[in-house]
Amino acid sequence: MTPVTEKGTETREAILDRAVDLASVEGLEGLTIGRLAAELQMSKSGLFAHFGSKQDLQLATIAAAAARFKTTVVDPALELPDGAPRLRALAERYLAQVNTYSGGCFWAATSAEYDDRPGPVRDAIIALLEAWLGELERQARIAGVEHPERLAFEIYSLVMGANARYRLSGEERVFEYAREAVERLLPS
Amino acid sequence: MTPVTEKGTETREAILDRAVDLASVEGLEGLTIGRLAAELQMSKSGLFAHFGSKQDLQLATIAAAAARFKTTVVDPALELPDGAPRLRALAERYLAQVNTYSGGCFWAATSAEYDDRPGPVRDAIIALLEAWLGELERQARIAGVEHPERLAFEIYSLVMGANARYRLSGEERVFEYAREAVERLLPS
DNA sequence: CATTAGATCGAACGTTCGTGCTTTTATATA
DNA sequence: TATATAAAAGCACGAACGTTCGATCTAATG
Repeated sequence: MTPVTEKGTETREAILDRAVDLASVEGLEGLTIGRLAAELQMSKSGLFAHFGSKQDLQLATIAAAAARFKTTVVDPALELPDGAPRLRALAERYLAQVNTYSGGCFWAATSAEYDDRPGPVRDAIIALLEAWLGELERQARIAGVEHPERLAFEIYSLVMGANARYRLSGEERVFEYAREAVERLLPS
Repeated sequence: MTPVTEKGTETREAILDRAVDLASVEGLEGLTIGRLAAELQMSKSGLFAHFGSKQDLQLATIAAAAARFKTTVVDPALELPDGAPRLRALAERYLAQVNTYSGGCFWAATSAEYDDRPGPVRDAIIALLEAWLGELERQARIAGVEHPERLAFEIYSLVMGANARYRLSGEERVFEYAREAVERLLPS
């Protein structure tokens, strides 16, 4: 009888789930194979065998984070109609997702880390970010917003700002500030 | 004849000037003593002797970046009267300073890097950030802004957002977006 | 039961890092 | 110019990193 999920992929998924959280704290470079293996109580080499290189592990971690983002932010908003309603849902969930990683927003941490390191890792982060901002912009346009690209930028800034301020000061108020500011920007 | 500046402090300042730029690219952890020494064409041990430890080098680098910030952002704005005029000048220069480091805003890079690493380095970054936001807030209050703390947060977010987006996409437009958004928030 | 492929492990490698110790060089003063 | 002091260099270390490799374990197949 063939098992539904093979042992290998199961382990791989467990590794990546932990890797996303660890990278949100330590960054994708600080995400060391030894530490990751220790936390999962397996050997460095056993873990390493699932990925050909550290860079492959980093790319797989980014893909896993993107999947998590899709599940928690994008998919639920697809229930709502295009335009203003979906845009509002996307923005709200976007702000909320920064607290679904143990070290604050995965994307804030990794994009700051790789904004000056050319290579496949940076390319992957950029591609996902552009796709996300493109979706925000598209919904804004459908909603009849005057400057959709600028609105997408402002939402992005407020979410990143709230994440950064909260991480540094612990003040939960900043999420309220960000929420209010976004609300002011959205079409009624 | 006593020289105006001793050789030692002169070298130290040259090191720190380069360290600020390097840290804006590689982060304060990626700022390695070997690389810094190589760029300045001196030996690791010779450079190291100026600081007792890597952490001391990091703290000195932060202090040097703070001095640069004061010179380029704060000091010029002190020419203007308290309140709205000075607030506007501070905001404009705050946005502009992100391009005075070779790797984008030093503070964006380092605060993202240390937001989850307790210790003196993180403490120093936080203290300087709080002082800066406090100054923005104070000027906003004098200018009669209704929610000074929220305004300071929004300016901070827009500047950090523009820095991040520009670093990742190369689109200079984002600075225009940020400038417009800030302008909308300031008292006329 | 014997075979085999995939998953995991333990040990070791070459490299890079921060750091300490000793020596040499440069600089300022008498 | 000679001397004392500060600055820089040379060299080596221990630790941690990514990576490799051969061995061991597990589980399904004939």
